[in-house]
Amino acid sequence: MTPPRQPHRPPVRTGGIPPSVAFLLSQLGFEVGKEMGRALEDAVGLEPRQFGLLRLLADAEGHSQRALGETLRIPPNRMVTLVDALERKGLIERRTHPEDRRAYAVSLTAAGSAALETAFKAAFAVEAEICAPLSAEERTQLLGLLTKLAQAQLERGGGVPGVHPGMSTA
Amino acid sequence: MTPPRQPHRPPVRTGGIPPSVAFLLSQLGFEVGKEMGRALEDAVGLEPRQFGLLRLLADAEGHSQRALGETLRIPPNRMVTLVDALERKGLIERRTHPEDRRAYAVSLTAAGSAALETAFKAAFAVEAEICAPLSAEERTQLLGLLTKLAQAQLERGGGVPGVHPGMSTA
DNA sequence: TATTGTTATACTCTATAACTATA
DNA sequence: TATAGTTATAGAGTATAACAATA
Repeated sequence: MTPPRQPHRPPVRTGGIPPSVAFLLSQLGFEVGKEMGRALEDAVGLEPRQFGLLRLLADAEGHSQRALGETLRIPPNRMVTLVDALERKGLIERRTHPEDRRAYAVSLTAAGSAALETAFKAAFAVEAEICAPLSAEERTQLLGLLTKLAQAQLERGGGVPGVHPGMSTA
Repeated sequence: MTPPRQPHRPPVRTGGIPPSVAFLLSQLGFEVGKEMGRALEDAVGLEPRQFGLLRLLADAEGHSQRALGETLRIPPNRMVTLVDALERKGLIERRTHPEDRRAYAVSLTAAGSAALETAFKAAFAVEAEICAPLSAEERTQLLGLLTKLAQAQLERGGGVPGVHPGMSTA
């Protein structure tokens, strides 16, 4: 008889891929994004998109849902549930729009500003953890190189400055 | 009467975010991943995950679906539809497993190898486009820094070498 | 009894298209 | 007639649990 069977072992990647900036960027970006999402969830119970809207509101108060959604590349129907959730948490509020009674003027509450501050701290902690393997010089170098790539991406018409592309469909 | 109304204008991001490696990585990684996906789709009609499985098969032939899925972090039920799709395209085949009649030995076909080669060319083209804004030295620098971060990520137990984390849930 | 592949089901997320009230 | 917000419906993608064949 044959000896007791063990489950099929997974094949080991020999790693026969030539070093690629594109692959590493995509791979690392995905991991970092997940880690950031976990940190925000743990620290303030915010989803990445909720964090994104709060960040935008800190810069631009009193705009309509449509205007906000246009910047974030989020369609109107999804803006409803997004604003609903944050309003239910008491972090933002729908006030009457001064010039248009169809629209809401969306703005941060005091609790929302506080939550945003806490969220930023959590984000900085992730930033520090991510960059831990790098020296200060290396981090500055990397920051410069990534900024250059992001700049080129923008000039090709890819995305909105400071807005994560995953806001639109993630 | 009031003058004709124009739609609410979207707020402009002032960009008040401190420069962050984590944010830039996540943002750029997302964009690059999308671009890579489009390129593969256009060149060979492959989804990113299909490309990932073909790449793995090029390194490790004749393994069971479960073993492959374990490496790629793809659960068995999704492996079925993934293998189905590629088999329907004629790029891989399910052969009888030499030691286990429950399992299939999954392997590349000649057409699969050809498709993989074409896909790699498309990927290299994206790599070149992404890195266009950088000098040769800068690209080497960036490659080194990203590799360092990826290495640290691996040592923290995050992921499988050479396997994109988006394979598991994307 | 455990494992390979498969299928069925429910659940989440998203996109499309309507609908209301205002302009 | 067009816009802001909302709702309803259907579709894609995923996870969970069961299933038949084989070990």
